[in-house]
Amino acid sequence: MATYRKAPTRKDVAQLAGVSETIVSYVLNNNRYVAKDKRERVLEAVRQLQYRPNNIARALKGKRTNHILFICDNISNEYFGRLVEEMDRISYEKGFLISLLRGRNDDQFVSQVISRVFDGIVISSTSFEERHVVEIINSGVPVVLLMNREYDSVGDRASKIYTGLQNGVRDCVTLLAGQGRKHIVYIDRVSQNHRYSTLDDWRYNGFITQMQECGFKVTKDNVVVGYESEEQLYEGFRLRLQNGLKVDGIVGRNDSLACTAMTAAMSVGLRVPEDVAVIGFDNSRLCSYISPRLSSVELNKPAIAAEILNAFEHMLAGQGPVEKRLQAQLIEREST
Amino acid sequence: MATYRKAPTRKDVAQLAGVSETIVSYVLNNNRYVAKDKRERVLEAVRQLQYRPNNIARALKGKRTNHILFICDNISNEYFGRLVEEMDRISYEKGFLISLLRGRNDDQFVSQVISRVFDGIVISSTSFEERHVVEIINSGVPVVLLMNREYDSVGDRASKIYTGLQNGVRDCVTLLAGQGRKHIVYIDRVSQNHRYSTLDDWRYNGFITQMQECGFKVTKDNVVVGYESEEQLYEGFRLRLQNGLKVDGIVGRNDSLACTAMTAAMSVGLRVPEDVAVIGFDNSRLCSYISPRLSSVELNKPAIAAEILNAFEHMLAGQGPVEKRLQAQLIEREST
DNA sequence: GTGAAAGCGCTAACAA
DNA sequence: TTGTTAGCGCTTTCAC
Repeated sequence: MATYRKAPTRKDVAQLAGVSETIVSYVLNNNRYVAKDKRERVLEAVRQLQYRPNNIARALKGKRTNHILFICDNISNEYFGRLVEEMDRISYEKGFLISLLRGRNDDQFVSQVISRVFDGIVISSTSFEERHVVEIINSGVPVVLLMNREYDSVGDRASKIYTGLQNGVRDCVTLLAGQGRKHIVYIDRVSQNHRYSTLDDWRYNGFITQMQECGFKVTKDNVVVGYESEEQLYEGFRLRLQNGLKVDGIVGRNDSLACTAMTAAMSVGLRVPEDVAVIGFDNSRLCSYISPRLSSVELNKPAIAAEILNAFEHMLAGQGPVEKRLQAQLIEREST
Repeated sequence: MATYRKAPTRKDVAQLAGVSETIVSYVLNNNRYVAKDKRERVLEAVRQLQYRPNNIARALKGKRTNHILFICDNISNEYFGRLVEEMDRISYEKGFLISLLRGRNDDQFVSQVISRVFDGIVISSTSFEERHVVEIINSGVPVVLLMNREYDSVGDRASKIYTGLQNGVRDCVTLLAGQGRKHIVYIDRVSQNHRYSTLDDWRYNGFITQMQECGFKVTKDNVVVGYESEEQLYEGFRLRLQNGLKVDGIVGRNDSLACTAMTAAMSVGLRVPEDVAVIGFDNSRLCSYISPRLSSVELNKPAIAAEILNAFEHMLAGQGPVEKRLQAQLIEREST
């Protein structure tokens, strides 16, 4: 518990109110009729002692914790914050707390998360290993997966929400191709431990697929990958452009990467959107601040949030996991 | 508990290993000598069942939860994400989980947070009411306050960390004044429920104080306040500029607000930094993306993170709260 | 070396 | 209407 001083318990309340502990429970949970005077004495004692029922003890008895955990790769990414905000907006009145946690790729992390006991866990991660996801599911906690990528062995043991990444990235390629762009590149994520996208990643996969459908041959030159940081990406991409890499369209895995690539392109004299068009993902505040303002794929955060919570409701009611497919929307601004 | 399926308990492990439950505890906590063969059988059973001790039950017995909660106003703010990342980096190996939660200004929120039982709670909020802070402290959980503002009634019952806001904002004013700027404005926060800064807010306070020290008379015109959203701020500030408000220096409460104000200023033909210089707070990624690149006050996130964790260590060891004052650093870029 | 048993704060079935 | 009691999963004392 690690409380620093002793918190009052139900016993203290019962004593002060001169009733049995059960009565206190009944009053607080409001699930039994209790004589009016006793009820009032209990409530008064609660007030006086500033008593709050210990959620952890209730959870031990099989009740809800009212706490949902959102695990992501990058907690300082605006997108996750906004999504959690949406979830919070919807579920707060129902009494839920939703907290955001950065995922770690090891067993200690998994153990900690499982053993802390949440009502539900949402996982939106590209780098979190599938075996860890499975371990969490196996622990019995309801899991909602944001399908940034495909999983082999999860099956229908978790809810799955497709956020629209796939149609989003396809729309990007289609738009650029429709403008007659011939040298479209995809900016993959930066990663300090060299975990780059594979074909089970929906953005990457969608890009490759749609490029081919639009009649392009996809080569190494169409995927900008391998950098450890955005600074490295900036320098590296810049160098490649200077060395003659032809690019007239850029699709960034997120807005930040798109911006970095755009900045690099402009720094070697390319005009946006005349020489090169740029599109990001997430439609973050950044898009409107920079110049030229960035076109971006907007994932429908309110819908995603609602579907996540809906999935948990289903699962907590014992109705099993759900699967849902949402659409993303390309928002055009000055960069295309 | 709301587990969706039944998680294995210590009892299951004991049965499978053919030992008593106590032995399982001894092995897992590593606090008693256990015969080698039994120890091995236990570990094997743990592996087989994928058993994870229930942290919540341990917490009930007075042990740590290994979970620290960070409460902020705005979870999609890059600053908090980065700060929590820093904390995570330092404390992860010690076994701590740090999750980020948006604060709500009501009693239900306070109750939820208290009753969920954390080892420590960090509060960095400008709008979270002091009485709620006090309630949390009263519950007995160790609290670390990031002193964005002053509190009247907390005293030394919580650790306090001054992040450098005050010297930061003073440095801004000094710099602008030193450039001969005469019409410096402070961009206060936007708020949907009209909770704007008062003099107990260190940024606001520091601005007013330093303006006066620099010999300026501070009027309504020096504080841009009262907007509900950044869009409103943009339109409102723009209008005021068009209507003749004189501004040659802008200090934004954070980078985002500074950017919005800067964009508004540029949209009415003001040149940055020639006609108007702009400084933000937080030194976020945004600063380097926009043009002109934004000068900003960098709070020393690694130091803040370290001090927060250090404070918890103190408090958890029963050594009482600590107080620490850190310095912020003004980073100059193209906007000044 | 090991295990029985008490108890953390709470819920709810059961009895009165 | 109320109280007694068992038990959630765990730690730890105490006795063997």
